[in-house]
Amino acid sequence: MSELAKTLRLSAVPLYIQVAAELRRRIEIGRWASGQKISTIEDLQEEFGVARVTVRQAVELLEKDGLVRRQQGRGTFVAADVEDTRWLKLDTSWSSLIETLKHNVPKFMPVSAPMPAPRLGPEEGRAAPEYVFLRSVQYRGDRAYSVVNVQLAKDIYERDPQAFRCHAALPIVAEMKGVKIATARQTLVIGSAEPELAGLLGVPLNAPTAEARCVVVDRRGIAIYVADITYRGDCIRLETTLLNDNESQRARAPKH
Amino acid sequence: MSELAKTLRLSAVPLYIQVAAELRRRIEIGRWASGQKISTIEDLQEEFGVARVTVRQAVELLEKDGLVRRQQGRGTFVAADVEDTRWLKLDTSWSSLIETLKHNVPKFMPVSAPMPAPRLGPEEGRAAPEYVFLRSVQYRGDRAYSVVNVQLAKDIYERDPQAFRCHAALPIVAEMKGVKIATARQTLVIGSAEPELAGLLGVPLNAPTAEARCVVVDRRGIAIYVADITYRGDCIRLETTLLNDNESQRARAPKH
DNA sequence: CTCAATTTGTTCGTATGTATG
DNA sequence: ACATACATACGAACAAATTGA
Repeated sequence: MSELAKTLRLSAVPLYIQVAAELRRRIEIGRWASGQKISTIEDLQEEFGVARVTVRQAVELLEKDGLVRRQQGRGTFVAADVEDTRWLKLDTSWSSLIETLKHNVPKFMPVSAPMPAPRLGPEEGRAAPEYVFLRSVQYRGDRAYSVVNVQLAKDIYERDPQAFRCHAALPIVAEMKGVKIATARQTLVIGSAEPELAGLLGVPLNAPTAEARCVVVDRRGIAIYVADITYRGDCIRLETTLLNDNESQRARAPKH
Repeated sequence: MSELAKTLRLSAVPLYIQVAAELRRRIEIGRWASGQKISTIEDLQEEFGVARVTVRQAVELLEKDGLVRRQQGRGTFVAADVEDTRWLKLDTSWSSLIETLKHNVPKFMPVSAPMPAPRLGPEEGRAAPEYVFLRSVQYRGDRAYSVVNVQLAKDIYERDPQAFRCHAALPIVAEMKGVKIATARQTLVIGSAEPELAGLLGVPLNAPTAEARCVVVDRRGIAIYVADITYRGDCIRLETTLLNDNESQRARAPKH
């Protein structure tokens, strides 16, 4: 068995589906452009180290999805352009995050069970005496792309319950008079969709997700806003400017 | 068929493996603590809407991995604490990134086929006349966690070929006299492991990955360093400070 | 000590899907 | 298209260990 075939066997996913996913990926990244002929079944059979029929099954899947067109005696051709689905830019700066959220229209969901206070890490401040739990789903068109669970310090919530019930919480907090924000931190890991979220987002159980946690601490050292946001993994893009012109001199040689 | 069972059918992954992954997740996040009894097979069968035997298969998998201990007549118990595998912090600031890379020991790989010049986006600068292609794998212990493909402008490489062949490239570039860096940008998306990378990282084909692209442009507007880095999705954690004390006043009310 | 309830272990049979040659 | 082998998933029945009344 070839080295690649061994790798394929690591996964419980059926071979022909793995092969299909890889072919789809190649089309998506533009390795095979629109209208272009892809490798022959025999070449692919060789490359992946699987049976000819298995490759055929994979290509059949792609044809069903309208990604390729097969023609006996000629070959298989890429049918359509694949749009870039990575349209959601995650913000890494406070001001652009606030701006993005302002234009956001969340669909709030009723929360049945009372939620426990958020668990806070060592550098995430002290817990407020009481929190209000808000849950909402973000849509683009009629497709859900993220689920937001917010724990908001009750005294903050009480200042404008109306607003918090129909808009994103962070911009409201940011512009509140008398609320002094000390730090805001965001953590991101790659996770997998648990049953409830998978249902809400319309993805398979354990599909890859981006799990963001955003904690806002005020001057008293109290975590007034703790959000756990789960994004579909297939729609997000995160951009960071590591360095730009005016600070290059200072930052180019960090001391150790 | 229950709502959840429908979600399970969305995936090509066998049912019992999906269930096992969900149970594993619950143990990892501490919903079932070490030593504690987990739900009975019958409860889980009910919850997931699958057959009893299927749940058993899932639990068997966890037992093989040493995560649980089953006892006839009593129940199934969480055996061990699960360590936090998210140990690799991705840097979002230039100086800390350079620092991290300095202590990095890459294992360089021979590159057989000549690589084409990197494709550059509209804001990623102009291409240099010629590039040198470097490829390396990063390890922690004997486990690979990322694969780095670097395209380095040839004139930069020629200044110190020796160094570039055994150390991470970015710190060398950063400290080079006469190289004036204008901007450095990093983009991150969630992807899936293609065959070759899956082999190098020891993960199944199409396992979730974090794909980072780092582009360094000099004062002439030329992309002197273009890196495509693929991390295992299961070991990274990205932390961003959105806001801290001293800039809070200025940034709290962004204009729109 | 016995009994019933609970919970996991084991084994059928059947149907369908996957992969090969 | 066909024959073969193996994996997946279900439902059902029965066995074995544990617990507490």
